[in-house]
Formats: sequence, C-alpha cells, structure tokens
Amino acid sequence: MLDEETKAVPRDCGDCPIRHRAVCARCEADELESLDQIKYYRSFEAGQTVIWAGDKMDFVGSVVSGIATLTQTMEDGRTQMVGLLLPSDFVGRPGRDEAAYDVVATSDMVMCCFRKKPFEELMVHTPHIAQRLLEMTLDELDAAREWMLVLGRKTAREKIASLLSIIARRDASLKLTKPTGSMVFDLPLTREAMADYLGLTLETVSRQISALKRDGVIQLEGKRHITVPDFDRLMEEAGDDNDGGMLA
Amino acid sequence: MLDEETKAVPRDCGDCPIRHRAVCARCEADELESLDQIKYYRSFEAGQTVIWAGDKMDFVGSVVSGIATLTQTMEDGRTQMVGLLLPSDFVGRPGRDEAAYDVVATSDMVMCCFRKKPFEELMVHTPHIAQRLLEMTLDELDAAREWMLVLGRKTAREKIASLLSIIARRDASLKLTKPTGSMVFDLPLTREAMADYLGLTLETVSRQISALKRDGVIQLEGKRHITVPDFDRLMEEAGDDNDGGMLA
DNA sequence: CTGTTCTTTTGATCTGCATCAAGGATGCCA
DNA sequence: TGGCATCCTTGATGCAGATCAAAAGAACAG
Repeated sequence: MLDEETKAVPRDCGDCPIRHRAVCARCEADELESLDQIKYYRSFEAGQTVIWAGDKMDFVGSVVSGIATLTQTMEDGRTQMVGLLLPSDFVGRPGRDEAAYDVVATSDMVMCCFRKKPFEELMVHTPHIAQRLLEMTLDELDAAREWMLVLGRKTAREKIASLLSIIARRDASLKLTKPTGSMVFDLPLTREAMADYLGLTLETVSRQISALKRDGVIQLEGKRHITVPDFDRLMEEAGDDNDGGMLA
Repeated sequence: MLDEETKAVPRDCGDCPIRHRAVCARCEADELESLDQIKYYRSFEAGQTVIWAGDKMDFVGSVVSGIATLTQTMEDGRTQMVGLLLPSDFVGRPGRDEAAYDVVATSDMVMCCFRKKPFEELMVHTPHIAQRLLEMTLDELDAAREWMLVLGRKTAREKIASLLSIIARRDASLKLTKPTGSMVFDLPLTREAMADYLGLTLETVSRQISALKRDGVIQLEGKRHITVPDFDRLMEEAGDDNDGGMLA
C-alpha cells in the first residue's frame, strides 16, 4: 500500500537548519564528523507511516523539516497522540529494538537518520551527544506532563485553546519572536489529529473552534489559517496562568 | 504549618536498598565514593510537602523508601498528578533552579539528596551517572506517554483497572515475581489521590472500585488492601492487550 | 466512651461531551 | 464538468461521569 520510498537528500551538517537545536547541537567539529559518517536522509510524504509500534527499529534520527506524530492505539481502535514531532525533535530510543509508538508524517517530512548500533557506540565516546539527548528527553518529559494536565483536567474549550497556544508559541520560537499580542500561523493538523491529541472527538474539536471564533478569541481563514488577535486572551481561555508570580 | 523537619539518616551506600536501581546504579566504587561525599538524607512524614512548584530547589535526589507524588495545580484548584515516585525514582532536574511540580510525601518517606551544584559538576566527570539518568528519564517519558492514553481515551472503569495493574506490577517487580495469577497488595493512595492521578472525581473512583469488587475483578479488605484473583482479567478490564503479538 | 475529623460509600440529579446523522466545501482525477 | 474522496461543520439525542448531598465507618483526642 504505502510506498515507503527512501530518497537520499545529501546535505552538509554546517548548513543544517536544525544544527543548533537537534541532538547534535553541542557537538564539536570532530564529533560532527563522526556523526556525519553514519547519517543518511530519508524523505516521507504527507500521510506516510515512518514506522509501526512493535516493528523492529534499527535507526534513530531527527526531524529536519516537516511534522510527524507519535500515536498509541488500543485494539478497539481508540487512539491517543502522545507526541508531536517538529524539526529538531528526536525519534527513537537508544537501547531499544522495537518502536514503542506509531510514527506518521503529517506533512512532507525529511529525517536525518543514524543507524542505531553505530549511534549507540558513538554515544559512549561522545558525552556531548548523551548530554544533549538527556536535556531533550527532560524537555519532552515536561511537555508530556503538561499534556497530562490538559488531558486529565481541562474542558474541551480549554483543550483547544491549550493546543493553539502551544502551536503559536512554537511557531514564535522558530521565528525567534516572543509570543505576545497578535499572532498568525497555520494549523499543522487536521481536526481528527487535533482530536487524537486532545482526547476529544473531531466533532467536539470543530464545535469548540467555531465557538472560539464566534467569541473573537481567534479568526479563521480557510480551515487552517489562524489569527490570534490577543495571545493573553488565548492563554486565559487555556486556563494557563501567564502572570505567574516570580516576584523575587 | 508544616513542620519541615530534616532528620539525618546515616547509611552506607553498600547497604542501600535502591543501590542497583537508582541514579547511582551503574557507578563504580570510586564514583560512589564521590557521590557519598555530597549526599545527605531527609525524612518526611506522610502528608508533608517536599517542595512547592515554583520554589527554588537546590537539591536533587532519590526516593529511598516510601512514596511521593508529583502534582500540577491550576489557579482554580483543579489538580492533576503527573508522577508517582517510588523507591529509586529520581526527583528534580539538573540544570533547573525551580521545582516544576508540587512534590508531596504520601507516606513516611526517606530521600537521598545531593546538593544540585556539586551533583551537576559530578555528572560532567561521571558518565555512568548521566547514562543512568538518561535511561531513567526515557523510562519516565514512556510511563508519561502510557498515562496520556489512560487519561485521554480510557473509561473510568478502565482507568481504575489500569492504575491497579500498574501498582500490582510494580509491587511484583519489588518482590522479584512475575505479575500473573493471584496477587495481593496495598493501595498506596487515598481515593482522592487516585482521582487526581486518573483525572476523575473521588466519587467516581469509589463507585468504580465498588463495581470492580461487585464483578469479582478484585476483592477488598478494609479500604486499602486489595486481592486480584486473576491478573489477566484485570488487564482485560484495563483495555490493555497482554497477548500482544510478538510471534517472532 | 464520646465528640471530632477524615476518608469512603452511596444516592439523586445535572451536564459536557460522545454519538449518530446529514450536508457543505474543497481538491483531484477522469 | 462531474464524480469521488477528504475534510469539516452543524444539528439532535443519549449517556458517562460530574456535582450536590447525606451518611456510614475509622482513627484519634479528651
């Protein structure tokens, strides 16, 4: 069915758009050289599955461009997204042979892959890689825990607002701007994918987006292009406290 | 209000009950020696708060005995537990100054603490510590993601069954037995804490526990002592698939 | 043993979101 | 240009779990 085409995309680490954010961020020139020797690029089309949960996984890698999702599925088909992978995010786990989750490209995507075995060996001699990976994993753990609050305790409206504020913030950080005032961005997810992320149905997602639009929290152009006139207002709707203390 | 009593509990690393599971698990004798120099013990009583989210945190550490919870709270009081800390689990994050979550001891608890600064310095020269911490953090990330599925997609009954099966499994692993057949253990949490973990109300928790008891999935003695006559049955109720493939 | 507090159970009712159902918009391919 | 698929919106209805309320154990101090 799916044509798992693998296409080489030669590139120099020096020009790499994720050079200073990915797992290689802290590497010196010589370390980068070693990584360069075991790396290869893979391209995926929107909708293509990178790997299925339970499949043997003999590589790890970084998202270079595009977006992928990490999802878990129960036997009866209920699915929950457990991660949204953006450029520089790491895929796979050193020391594990099988993929723990389904990984699906939701847009055209390019990954910088390393064969797992050589990567693991390299990690032993290259503390900068292990250090960076630890830092990234701790960040992901924080993100997962923040998401647990969203899933466990927020209302549908708050969930949507939380997702929008996260996407807006991430978009701002790519553009190296602060998330304030008016913001414009595109939704990288379908309503169904949003529902899977938020633990809702796609109908509820659609209704709540309409409600936020009706209430002036967001403006919509087409289905995907979003304008947030007031980011603080969005944060309020998300139930997050941005005025949080810190009066030291 | 809370009497944050700090009591010394001198102990030798060689005798430590979490020696081979904690962040120090991979350390050689000399590395252990270095850790030993910067460690100190703190005891907490049941109900005592270890640290509040946002507070300055100048230590990291491991739970030696007892149980603690990691929780997040919204301004209006809604709370979500984001982690259950058992013996050998790590508390705190190297490279971060403030606690991200409330940490509360739910039973009498002893922690082995390291001052953060010296610990961070030690990590640089002691790859075994960083390696083990990475491994533990990856495990926690997996656990958090499994919990996202529970919070986002499972019914109240499945949530309760999931929590019980996790506690049962953990209990089995402490006793070095396989989780099968009949199992007996104590709930380390109040109904309210269970509710905070599962994103439910305590009334719903109580009702579902009664229902599981009525249906013979569990037996109760007092409020806390649980017997699971058939672990596979419990797994089914949790919606987990334990017969999952693996026919290689 | 009695009053107090904390935890838990159980009942009655309400409601937010799921479910079921239909139709609109957009884009692609023949 | 029309057929088809994909994605999205909106309406009607139902139900799982929240909320409100009361009371029953259990632990403990006096």
